Amino acid sequence: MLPEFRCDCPFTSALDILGDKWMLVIIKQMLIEGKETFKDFTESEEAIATNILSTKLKLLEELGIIVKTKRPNNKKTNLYLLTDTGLALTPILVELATWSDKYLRDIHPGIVNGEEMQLLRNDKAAFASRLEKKYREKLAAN
Amino acid sequence: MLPEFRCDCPFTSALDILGDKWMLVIIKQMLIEGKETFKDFTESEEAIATNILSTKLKLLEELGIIVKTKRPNNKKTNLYLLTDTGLALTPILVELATWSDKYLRDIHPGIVNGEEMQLLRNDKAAFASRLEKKYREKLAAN
DNA sequence: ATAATTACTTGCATTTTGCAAGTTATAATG
DNA sequence: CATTATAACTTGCAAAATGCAAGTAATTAT
Repeated sequence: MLPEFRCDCPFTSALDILGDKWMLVIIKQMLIEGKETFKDFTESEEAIATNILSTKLKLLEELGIIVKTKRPNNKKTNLYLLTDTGLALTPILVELATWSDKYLRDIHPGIVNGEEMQLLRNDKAAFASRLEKKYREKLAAN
Repeated sequence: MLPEFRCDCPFTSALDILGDKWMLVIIKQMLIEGKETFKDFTESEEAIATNILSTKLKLLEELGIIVKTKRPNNKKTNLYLLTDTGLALTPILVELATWSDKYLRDIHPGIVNGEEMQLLRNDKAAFASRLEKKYREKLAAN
């Protein structure tokens, strides 16, 4: 079921949809970690419970952020893929990671700090469009 | 009390802090609506409950996202102000509003659509730096 | 034919959020 | 200067979201 909107503020309205512990994490797993099946998500580092995953995937689909499909030769495995609306969340994720990188290391030193983070620091916009491009190529390959 | 981090992912870590219904709404109210006292927040359109407000303000302070102060001549009224760490959340808010503007109007037609939104569409980066500048000027005026 | 895999659902415990009322300290008012 | 109002909370309890563990149904692999 679609959530209610608290008011007409564009900032708050985005958070009425995305402002919880899981929605953007699921999007991240799809965009960055290439996860696409129910099982993929359950095996993630963040360890989402299956009942919550199920609820959130339904909501994301209802909102048009993802679509649920199957491969023609497999009746068992569902594929969850980002739509344009979902891919348009990339800049939000990039800004979240940028903020983490700059301000969260003090209280959480373990945050990953490899080559990908260098690319992010170096050019946020390029990082975002590279992610989107890669995802679209993957979609085209299906 | 500081929240726990689910893992070392920079995206997920940001959401461990900001991924709820209220944290970024409070930041938005400070940055965009100029709210700075406990009462200001309780009078907001989003109608946050006082117990939750109290909890979140404490957490934001503990995280160094805001500071709590007073004006020299008023012992009663507390002022909550954004730090640099808090101001650095501006790009996230801007991206959230941009996404709302483009993709949420279908299911929530009431989203405000005035002159400010035109400015946002026209130049996101300029919109963000204008917000930050305005806030810093206000801080300097105190 | 049997076992394993995938995608869930269900029941219950815990945590977070929300509402309404109460409390304390300071400030304004007559 | 006594009374009232205001600001900033806290407390108790209800409701909703999240989390855990176990179970189920429909494929697919062996």
